[in-house]
Amino acid sequence: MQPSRSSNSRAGLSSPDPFKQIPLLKILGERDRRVILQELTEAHYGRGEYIFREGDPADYFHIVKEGSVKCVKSSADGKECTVKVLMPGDLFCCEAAVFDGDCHPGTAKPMGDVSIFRLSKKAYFELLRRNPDAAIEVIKYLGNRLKEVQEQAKILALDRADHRMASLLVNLAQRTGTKDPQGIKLGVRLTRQDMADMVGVSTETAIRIMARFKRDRLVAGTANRLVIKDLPRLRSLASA
Amino acid sequence: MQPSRSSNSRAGLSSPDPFKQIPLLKILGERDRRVILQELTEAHYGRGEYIFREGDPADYFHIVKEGSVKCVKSSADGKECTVKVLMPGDLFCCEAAVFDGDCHPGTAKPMGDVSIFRLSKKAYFELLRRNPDAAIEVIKYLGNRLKEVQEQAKILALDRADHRMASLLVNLAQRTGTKDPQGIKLGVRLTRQDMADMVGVSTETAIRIMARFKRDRLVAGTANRLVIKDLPRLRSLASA
DNA sequence: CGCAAAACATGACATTTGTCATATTTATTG
DNA sequence: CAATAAATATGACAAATGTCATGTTTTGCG
Repeated sequence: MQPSRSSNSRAGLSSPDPFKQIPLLKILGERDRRVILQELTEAHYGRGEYIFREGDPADYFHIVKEGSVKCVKSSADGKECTVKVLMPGDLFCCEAAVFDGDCHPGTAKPMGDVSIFRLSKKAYFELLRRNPDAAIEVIKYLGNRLKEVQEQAKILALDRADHRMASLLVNLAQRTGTKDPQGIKLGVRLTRQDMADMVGVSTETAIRIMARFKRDRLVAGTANRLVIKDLPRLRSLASA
Repeated sequence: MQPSRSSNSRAGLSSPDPFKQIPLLKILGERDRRVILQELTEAHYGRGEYIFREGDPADYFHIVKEGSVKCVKSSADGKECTVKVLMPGDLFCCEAAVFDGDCHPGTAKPMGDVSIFRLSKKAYFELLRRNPDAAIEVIKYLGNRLKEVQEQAKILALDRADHRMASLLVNLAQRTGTKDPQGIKLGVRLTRQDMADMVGVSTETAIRIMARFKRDRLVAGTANRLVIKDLPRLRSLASA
């Protein structure tokens, strides 16, 4: 999966210092930084493209630099489910990349324009072997991710559609929201269908629930500008 | 959470060589083994006890030595969900243990008699820092776990109750099953309620679905002796 | 072995959610 | 700025699942 209308480049060229923004890279010493800078490439993707697809061979370790990325999985009958929305700083394929001959268990799609750092499997592996602190950083990251998905699985297993939607909104408000005169504006474009795919309901159900939330003045707006108007009440709905 | 009717001991005493069975320990050199052996303790738990509870401070890294362990999370209204069944060799709290002052996000319950190796947070951390291969082993393990839960989340989000049940049975057959004249016997005691908690349905629904599977000769038996009679057909049901 | 508890079973009914059909509104793009 | 596609909306109905009540069978244990 090469990015089609996008430029690849040495990371150092297009971005002055990738080591500032990313926790995993921030901890590296001078020597490791020089090595990594040689190996790290940056790629750009736009809507409708794929970063990789379910089943593709996993040859690179990735880091989100800018924009957000959707990780989706699909079932035999064509339905889709969004497992995770990755934000800047998020790592992906930490794991697949260290297994020989493993394939991507899901598809990565950009949500809007994104740029991604990539590191070859080999360089990634050597980084981890030579730098225990980097490995521990990855362990921490994966541990957090694991905790997150387990929480998500719990919600999917136990909560009703409206609670799941409320949880999603609370979560996104915390992770991507910015203050706004009207409330908290979400930092990702999110259609009702996107939301539906994230909480495992039909698009119609997501629309109906959002309509109710709107009537109750918990949220406002649609995909391009989605605003949380009453976070506390959404939060209590989520955990009721 | 101390084990009540159980004995703690230096690992070396009650089990001749913990390094044989566990991938993470198998890769260690002589020196690390000696250090770890000093630090590793073994604890035993029985049904009805807790290894730890949701919210307890996470001070140890754990490895399942014998038996199986249920990781459960519960929601505000008392409903429970089983996030994972750990088997011998499984690691847990790889992650919480490296964060300062973090708490367990779920409860760990023995399913029958189990024995558990424990390593203090400090010793675990030092092991990882000194031994990059161990850290990589943990990364691999966490990566696999992450992949697993994401698959589980997908199933919870997209599949109907009977498909989810079929997936569960296929999964357990692969992971714990042993050949048997009647089919594949599961290696864990599993009531309908246990299954219900694993796939996010009510106990009655689990019972009804199992009754149907039984009529269709896909499975046989109940909790104490659950046998998979037609794995291929269950598998195709799971992914239909 | 017999008793109590746990597990399994089943029906009736309520609730939740999905599906399909059809508008209406809002974005996007040439 | 049209025109075209995407997103939002809503109703009617069907399907899936939960809930509650009650009964039977199996298991564990003194």
